[in-house]
Amino acid sequence: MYSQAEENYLKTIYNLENRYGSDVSTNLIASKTNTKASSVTDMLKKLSAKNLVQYRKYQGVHLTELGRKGALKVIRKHRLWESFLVQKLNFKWDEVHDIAEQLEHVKSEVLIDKLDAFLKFPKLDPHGDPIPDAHGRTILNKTVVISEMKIGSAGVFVGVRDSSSEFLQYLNKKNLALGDRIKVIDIEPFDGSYHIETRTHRLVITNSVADNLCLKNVK
Amino acid sequence: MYSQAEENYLKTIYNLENRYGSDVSTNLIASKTNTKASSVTDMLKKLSAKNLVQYRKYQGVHLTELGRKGALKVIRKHRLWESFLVQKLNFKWDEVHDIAEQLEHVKSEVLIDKLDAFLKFPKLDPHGDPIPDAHGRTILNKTVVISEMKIGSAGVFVGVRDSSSEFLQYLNKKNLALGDRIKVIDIEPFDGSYHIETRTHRLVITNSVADNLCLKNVK
DNA sequence: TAAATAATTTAGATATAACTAAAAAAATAT
DNA sequence: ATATTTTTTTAGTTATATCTAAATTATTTA
Repeated sequence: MYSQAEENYLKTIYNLENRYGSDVSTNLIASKTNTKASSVTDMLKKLSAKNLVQYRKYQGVHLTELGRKGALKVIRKHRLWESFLVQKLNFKWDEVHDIAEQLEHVKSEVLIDKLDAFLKFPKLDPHGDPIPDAHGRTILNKTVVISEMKIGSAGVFVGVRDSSSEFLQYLNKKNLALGDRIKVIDIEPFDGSYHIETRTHRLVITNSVADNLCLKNVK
Repeated sequence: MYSQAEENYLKTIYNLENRYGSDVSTNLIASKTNTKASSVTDMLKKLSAKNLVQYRKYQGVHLTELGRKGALKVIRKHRLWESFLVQKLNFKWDEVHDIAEQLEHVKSEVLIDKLDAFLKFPKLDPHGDPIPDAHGRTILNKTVVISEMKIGSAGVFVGVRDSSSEFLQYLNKKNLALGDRIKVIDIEPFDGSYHIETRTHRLVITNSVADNLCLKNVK
């Protein structure tokens, strides 16, 4: 089995590969994990020795098949625990991330499969992210982030890229919730901010917020 | 907050104080935690510096009020998670100990209080141990272990002192379950073994087994 | 293309929580 | 009361995962 630190790196590298393409840089990992680049280098060597990543000095890393499987197991656990916390314990979607970060490291295959069954095999977590099944498979969940949309296009808000409580509380404050229909009204060329509209209100969001809102059925 | 290692020591010292009286010895802690006496000494110094235990060289330790509170929190978490695993996820009573040992270290007061509510504030865990409430209070649970009973006396089997899967699987094999009425038929003076009887069968148990079965309403 | 800048790695240090082996203190036996 | 045994502590070591500072490699700019 892998240590907590190793599991966290696997998960982080998996997510960064998906977002920025493979061959993830040392600095990118360091910034996402709030550590220093030198610490990341140390860990990459260790993961490489265990055949979890392909690592070449100064060239970044990507997960091996073994590493991908390990990452998917951690992500499965994280998302199932988040689902449990919201569905069964009545937590809000902005309260579960940090607790799930701890629960995801509990070691027991049976536990997570029983939890999955208890929750009736959910396909998506409270933030709209697909939950890998026991074989690591997820449903297709093709979404477009607002920052990739054109003026006049619209879609249904179905997921976030950042599920930190800070970001989710910002969305709560702005009255944006999963399921809302969102339309791009205008894009400000000067600062890249987006004017968007829901059924109930209009607002302006920065590019970095637009980067983190995932929409479905965009037309 | 306390580290996992610190929490484990608090829990162990609490349990040993209850079983063998206060001022727990270094060696006793070492044997219960599968560590070496020298490691225990190191940790006792650390706990002492944090005011969690009263420690005098060569004289053993006991918990301070702060330490007792910490221990009760860990025990509360352990027992609530065990209850969750059995009641909600359909684990058997002999399968939950090791998983709960991990879950008990998840840090979140809200989580454990919500879990408590979800389980409808259980008073006893699957092994018959009382669950401390949010204030550290437990119900009175006066029991007698078989090794303290006289020939001819009987009672209801309501708890175990050892909740390791090994011991519980032994009980399963011998068809002994919580709720059974058990009567002491004879005590063998030679080896201290007990001849006991339930409604359905008779059997012989060693003194060390008799030491771990807790009975209620013993007459 | 050489210089400047940025990214990455190496070297050496720190904290935690374990360990072994040896020394010291306490308990037991003669 | 002294010797022996047992228990406990000290001293020094190890592994994990982090850090800072310095060195090295890669990238960008002039």
